[in-house]
Amino acid sequence: MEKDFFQMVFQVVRLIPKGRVSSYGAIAAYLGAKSSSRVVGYAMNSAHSVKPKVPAHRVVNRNGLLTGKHHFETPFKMQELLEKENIKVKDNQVVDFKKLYWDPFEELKM
DNA sequence: GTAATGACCTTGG
DNA sequence: ACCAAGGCCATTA
Repeated sequence: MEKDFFQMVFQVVRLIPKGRVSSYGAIAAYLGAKSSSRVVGYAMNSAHSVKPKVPAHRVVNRNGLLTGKHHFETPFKMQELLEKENIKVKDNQVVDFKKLYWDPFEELKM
């Protein structure tokens, strides 16, 4: 049961460049449902069920904290993946998050 | 169909 | 500045 909302979220997340991270609120806001930030995270929950693996590890919360690492196959996988992307992770937190922050409005604009 | 939960964010005290 | 509670939207039970 694929929902357009999910697909849209996956689309945006897949558009995230390598070595960059984004936040749920940003994606939700880009989709026009800033209040549905929770639904965005929910979509990530189904991300592992999607055909193209969605880089959910590039999606973190507003604080740059890897809140959803627990939902990964392995909590360390997410951190490892982030480090693989040249992203420094410190204590489940993205270093220079604001610098690595990828804003859909900036890149995707409208 | 109703109730409860959730990888969050915003606002109030 | 810090701590606490509410709200929103969709999914699942």
